[in-house]
Amino acid sequence: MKTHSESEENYIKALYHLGGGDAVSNGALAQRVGAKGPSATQAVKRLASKGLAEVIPYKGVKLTSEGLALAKHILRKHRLWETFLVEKLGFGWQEVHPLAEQLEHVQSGELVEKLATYLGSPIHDPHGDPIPQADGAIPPTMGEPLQQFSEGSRLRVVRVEDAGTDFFNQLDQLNISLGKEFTLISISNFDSSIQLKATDGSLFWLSHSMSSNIYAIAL
Amino acid sequence: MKTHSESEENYIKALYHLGGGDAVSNGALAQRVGAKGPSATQAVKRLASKGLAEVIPYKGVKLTSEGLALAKHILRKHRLWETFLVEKLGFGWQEVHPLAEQLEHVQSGELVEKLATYLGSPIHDPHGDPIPQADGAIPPTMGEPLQQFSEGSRLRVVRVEDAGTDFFNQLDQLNISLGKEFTLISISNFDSSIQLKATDGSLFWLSHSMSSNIYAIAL
DNA sequence: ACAAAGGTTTAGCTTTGCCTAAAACTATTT
DNA sequence: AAATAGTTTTAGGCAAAGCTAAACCTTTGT
Repeated sequence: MKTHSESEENYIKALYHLGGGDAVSNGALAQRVGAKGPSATQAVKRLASKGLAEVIPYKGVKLTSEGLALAKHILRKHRLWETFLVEKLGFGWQEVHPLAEQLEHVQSGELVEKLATYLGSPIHDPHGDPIPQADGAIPPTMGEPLQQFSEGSRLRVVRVEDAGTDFFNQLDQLNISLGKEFTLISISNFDSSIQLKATDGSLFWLSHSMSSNIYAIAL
Repeated sequence: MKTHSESEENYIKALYHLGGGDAVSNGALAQRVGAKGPSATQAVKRLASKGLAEVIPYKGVKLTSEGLALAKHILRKHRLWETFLVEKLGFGWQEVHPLAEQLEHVQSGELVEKLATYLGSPIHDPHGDPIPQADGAIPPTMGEPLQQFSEGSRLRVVRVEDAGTDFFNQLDQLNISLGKEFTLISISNFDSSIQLKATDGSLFWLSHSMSSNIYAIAL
């Protein structure tokens, strides 16, 4: 198995995140990896020369099928490590992303699969995101944003977007976690904020920016 | 906590392995990290400029107390990860070294300590080597090479040197592992090879090169 | 004591990967 | 259709970390 630098892997991840298999603009890519435009231009050239991406100058970049497979494999590692950190080591879900970013670069197919087995071959990570499987299959993405539900719905939180530490801290303060159930009381016509009722009867409001990152299923 | 490149960490590890707190020659260092002389010269300058090592040109390099603390911390991570890989994921003891070399570079004090706790705060790794503790203390190194025992001794294998894959494979073939007990039957005057008897009564010979990498305690 | 041998350092080159500034292209607006 | 605004690429630097070749110490042998 060819080996790739961490930088390359980060660009691959970003490309996958932004476009899946579709084309991505240079600017968006640069922003996502936290670099400037020219660095991204250079990086995608390196990827293209390794057959991982296709570039059309001034138009955009997209992953090749090989690049796509690599992206999924990295994402698999990332989410398995996050699962390990939360389930086995007792980390909070807001803390694990930066650690998984380091762990995902460890190269060893055997390690990934042994880790998966050890964790019970999970298909969703601690944020509810699907974990790509060894064969590249991606389990279904669960839930709909809270906005999609009608007033009075009973629902269960099944997934949250990884929207940064502050977002997670706020979730924790509100005592919202995966599996929790709520009743959607109302949705404001003015600012789209949402009022929920917890099973203990407590009522609270979520801003649109909060609720749009929280996904649930109807009960 | 300051952060260090992987290359720097590798030089720190090598310095610790070769000299502990004492001076090491440039050549030995270069060989240990798998680089050429000039690369090592350059590297130790970088370390010196960060206060991790002291260099006396043409004489040698040694770790500062700060460098020594870092070395122990890296070794702690390395041996904890090895323990995890063997105890939890079911890897064989011959496979874990290269994986731990990657994992040991993950930066997170919290991760190390949570991992240690998860593993039951072990003080020896799967090869029987002492795991430096969080405060820098190093548990005692166990055992004596088999040669040190007299004929007829009952003994228990407590540590093996990390002498490469072939060595470990041979150990596995002979069914020798940590904790196993044997009786030392005889030591050849000719080539120092050693005859052991296992608890199942089977008898076998170990070459000097094998037995000098195997450490035991008397029962 | 001096010269050869051996190990160490300097000098200068390569690659990766990031940067800023300038040039080039695309797209939009009048 | 042309000018302008915005994005992307090229050009040229910089730092880390490796290399080879050449210069420089140290040590050792006669």
